[in-house]
Amino acid sequence: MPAITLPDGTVRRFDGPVTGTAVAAAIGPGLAKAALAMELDGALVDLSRIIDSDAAVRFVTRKDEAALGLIRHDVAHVLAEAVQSLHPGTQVTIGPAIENGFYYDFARNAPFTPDDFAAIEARMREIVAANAPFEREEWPRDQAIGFFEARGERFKAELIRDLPESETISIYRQGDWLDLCRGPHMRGTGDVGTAFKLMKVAGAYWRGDHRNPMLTRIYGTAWRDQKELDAHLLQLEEAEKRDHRRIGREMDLFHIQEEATGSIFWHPKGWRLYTVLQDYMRRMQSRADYQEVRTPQLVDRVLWEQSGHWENYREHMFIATVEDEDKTLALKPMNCPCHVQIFRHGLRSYRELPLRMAEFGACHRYEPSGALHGIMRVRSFVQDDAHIFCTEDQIAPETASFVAMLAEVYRDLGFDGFRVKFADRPDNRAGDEQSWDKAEAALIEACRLAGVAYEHNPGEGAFYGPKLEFVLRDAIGRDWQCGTLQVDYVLPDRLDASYIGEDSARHRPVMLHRAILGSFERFLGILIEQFAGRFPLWLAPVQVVVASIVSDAEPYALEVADALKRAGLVAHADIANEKINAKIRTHSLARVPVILVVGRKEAEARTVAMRRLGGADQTLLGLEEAVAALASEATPPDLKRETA
RNA sequence: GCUGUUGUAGCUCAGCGGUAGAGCACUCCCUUGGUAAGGGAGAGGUCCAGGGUUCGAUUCCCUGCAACAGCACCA
Repeated sequence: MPAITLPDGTVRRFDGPVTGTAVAAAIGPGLAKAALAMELDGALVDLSRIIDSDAAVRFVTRKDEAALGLIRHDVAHVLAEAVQSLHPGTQVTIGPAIENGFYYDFARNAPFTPDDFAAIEARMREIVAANAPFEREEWPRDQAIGFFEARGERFKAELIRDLPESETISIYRQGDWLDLCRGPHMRGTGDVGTAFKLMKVAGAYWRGDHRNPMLTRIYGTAWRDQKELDAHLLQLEEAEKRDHRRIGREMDLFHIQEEATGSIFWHPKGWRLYTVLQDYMRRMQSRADYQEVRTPQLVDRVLWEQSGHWENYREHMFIATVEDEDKTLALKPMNCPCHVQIFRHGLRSYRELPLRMAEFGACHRYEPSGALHGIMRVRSFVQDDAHIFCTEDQIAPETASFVAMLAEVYRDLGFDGFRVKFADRPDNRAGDEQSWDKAEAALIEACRLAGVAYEHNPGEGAFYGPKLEFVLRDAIGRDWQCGTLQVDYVLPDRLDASYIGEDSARHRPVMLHRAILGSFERFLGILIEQFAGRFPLWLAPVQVVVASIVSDAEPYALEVADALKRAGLVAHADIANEKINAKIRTHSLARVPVILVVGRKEAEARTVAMRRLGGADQTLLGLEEAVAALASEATPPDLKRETA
């Protein structure tokens, strides 16, 4: 006599075991028609599932967010059937729902190309139109393995073989086609609807392991209705418009060329952006009592052997030799070993701790060619890197003040908030359990002190210590891990760093590795995409253009630009032989935040007509007034705070 | 690094087995025009590199390099 509790609290009793379908029908014909699946005591299951004891049930309809996952999973099955019917001999593997869509990995001699999409999609639509019911069956393990092996589906067979003994082997049929699947599924292929689209093909390793064979993966996107699909496609276009590589070209910020792959040629405008950001970070760090240093680019392998890099990270390092000397040098991939050299130069006292050492030093890492991506993933970069040498007791307060600075920086740079992940001891680690206990406890305590809520990221710490990861969300909802703080007991030991304590004995300092932006290159890429190139005035590579309307106003335009430059702004006059319409268009497309238009009237009255990027209206201001207002607006946020 | 796709003017892209085209940008001329393209003329290319097939290759084939997408990687 199952009693079924619905979300609104009502309870319905049934005489015997019932299916979800029957329950929905009992509630009403509308629901019976709309229900796609149900949540049975919180777990998403098929409507055909039999309920034989008291339970809480919630029906999932198309309006429900949960329907997205079901649709995407079902459409993956439809894709697999379509592919196998069009391309016999193709083996199926796995096909999950993912963010925004789904994919299916196939094993096949020749990979698919986008040219195959039209035919596959057409077949998929036929399968959806046929609306074959999804039927769940449970098979004995051996039967399932035998069945798939007999069909030449060796990947599926392997999958089943590796399922734990306790797992029920379930098979879902849709018409003549079937697949191993955990479920749940909707009622039939028709529930998929028509709002799906195949997007791209790619290679993907079997089970995500690069030692395994490469499969051919088809990605698709799927939504509840056409409107959602269209919105998603539009969103993709938006993201493409924000692509920092495209904006970098359009705004003439930087370029990359074949002779220096993975390194950036920064053009004047891009470099101005870079230095403004770096100067800002330098001031922030200086206020927080960091000391800036500079250490060598090329360092003998001996030091890398001591630090452990030679052993662990050699394949990522650029090695340099010279003909006349029998030495092997390496371009530094990180600053930390060099910072320890400065720390250990002379005797250190506990009175000097915490000692905060910062460096904007270029690091080089040999990244795999396939990983390179614009200025976001490069082989030569500069971090806002610093190492804090401190005692164990100082870990918590140092962390707290670091998080406070980080929050301020992110806010200044236009990000609303960030998330923190706490990555604790990995399986493969150095140091004893006691140190780990202490380090993790200190970090947790630090988060408490700073009032920072964190998510747990188990086993993802660095091999030498736990770390906090700081994740930004950008204007179009993408997450970027930028900041990091790592507690390190290993490097001070390997490189023999010590200080004299109050007890006049030698002690090992703890080292905190920390960065807020990560690398300037990557962060600038993020900033470009965050603002879509429309930077706030203080960051804009060109802040003001003075556009003249007639040649009579040219001297005045030059004068205005000059006044702006004297006030510290990046400004220039556009006195080209063009109509004002063309000038407005040119500089708007170049994303110049402010255009000052000057014609005869302005020259006579010594005023300017100020036009903001994206706005259609203008404000008439006196010259002095405009210069003062713009100079004030262009002041970096940290300096504004100082004068406020 | 792996799989696939791509590589033609500064940019975006057409094109083709018979030694190359457009739009924008650029230069010059006309025009002095009031808030997102005024008009005209001109200049500009080792068609990624190297090999092969061919009477002839930018075009077809192979190799390399690079970019792009995804996977793997991101200490």
